[in-house]
Amino acid sequence: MDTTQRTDQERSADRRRRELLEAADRVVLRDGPGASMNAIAAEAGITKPILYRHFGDKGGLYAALAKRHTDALLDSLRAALDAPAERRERVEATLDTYLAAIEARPQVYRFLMHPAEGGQPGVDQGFDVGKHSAPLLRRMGEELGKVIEDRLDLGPDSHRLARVWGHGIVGMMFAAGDWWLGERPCTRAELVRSLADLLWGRLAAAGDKVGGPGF
Amino acid sequence: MDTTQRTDQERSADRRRRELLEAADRVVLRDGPGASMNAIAAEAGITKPILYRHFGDKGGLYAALAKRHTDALLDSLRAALDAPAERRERVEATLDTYLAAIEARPQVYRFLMHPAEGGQPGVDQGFDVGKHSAPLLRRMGEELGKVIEDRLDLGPDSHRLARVWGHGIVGMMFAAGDWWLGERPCTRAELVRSLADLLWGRLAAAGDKVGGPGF
DNA sequence: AGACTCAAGTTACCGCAGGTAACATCTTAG
DNA sequence: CTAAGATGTTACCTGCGGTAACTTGAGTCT
Repeated sequence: MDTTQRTDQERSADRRRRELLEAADRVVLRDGPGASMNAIAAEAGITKPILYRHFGDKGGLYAALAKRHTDALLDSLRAALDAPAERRERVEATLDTYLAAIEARPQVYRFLMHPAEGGQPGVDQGFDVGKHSAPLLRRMGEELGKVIEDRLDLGPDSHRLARVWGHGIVGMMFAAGDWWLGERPCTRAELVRSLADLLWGRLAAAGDKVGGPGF
Repeated sequence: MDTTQRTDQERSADRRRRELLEAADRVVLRDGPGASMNAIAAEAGITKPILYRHFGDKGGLYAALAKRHTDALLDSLRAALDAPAERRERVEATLDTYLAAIEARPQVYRFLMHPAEGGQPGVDQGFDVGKHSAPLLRRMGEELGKVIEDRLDLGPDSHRLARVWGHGIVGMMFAAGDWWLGERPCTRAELVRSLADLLWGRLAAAGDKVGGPGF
């Protein structure tokens, strides 16, 4: 039948696509995000035009690659967010999950968030970057905002508050995590605790230092 | 004398450098961060090699350009942070200063934070990105961390706490600002208030919504 | 069987970017 | 007057993303 035939072709194409993505993944993780289309094609054992037939352009390949990792990370975060526990525990679990993920696979993290760092000197970095590094942050922010709005009673402005907080908290997690990953100034648990303390209002509650007007 | 001669030459070189930077600024603000070295050279009325003699490579030009804007923004923020007022007022003033800055000059903002978005389709984006978008965030985080440590009494772990909070708060401001700038879901004042509320512990204080276990 | 279709795959090329070498020119010191 | 050294130029290299045009090979119709 026509349908079975088409299905066969589609399956074959899908498998191929997955193989290509895995090859691309290997190259990107090895060479950094500046990996060239030629390098990826070579790793996959084929040549450039095929990549272009499958993914359109470099951005398409990047997007497909990023989507896989982003989805995986979001799944982990959702799990932590949905665990049955007290609010503070959940927040800490979510923070820890995120930090554990970026700690475990910094190459993937750098690819998603800082897509133009690796690569040889003198060679133009590539990958259309930026346009795709935001999406992960945005998606995380949106997800968290929804969860907050669903579960918390925030009064009349709850919609706005929840969304702002979602993006804000995600940004906090991101920037602190990025800094921590680079400098490793403390343990993961300490970082989690410090951030949760911040969210729990310790900034407002802290006393002024003697002699100054206080922050 | 040798010294006066050198000084004269150095002054001339510095002036030239400033002129080139201003030309580069114009181009980047007009064409987006994908501006090519050729375009910048043309705008400055000269040719490429001169740019390379002055800035080494594209990254050098980018860095010089970014430093100017970054320093300017940091000065504004320091002013808001140092104003004589209560803590909450200062926090709100700082948030508002940042948001006002990115609102007033989104082109500059996008150049600093998402340096590879503009540019024609089909053309490889440029500017070595990423490596330089972090610095602004990092610098802001460090500055804020110092201020917090200087002024707040945070007990034994004050050093770590202050630094974590510095980076975390900056990240919150950044992500929320980025999202807000893109979607404009509310007024600036509302955003400032919502973020300050978050920092003031309203997340911990909020009640659970009826029917659920609460975030 | 033999012509037909359609996807996978190739080579060879284009345009354009970043970056450099080699040559010209003008100013200034000795 | 000459030598140095910065300023500027043209012309070129490399490597990238992306595409056109051709070849191959598996399966389909008659």
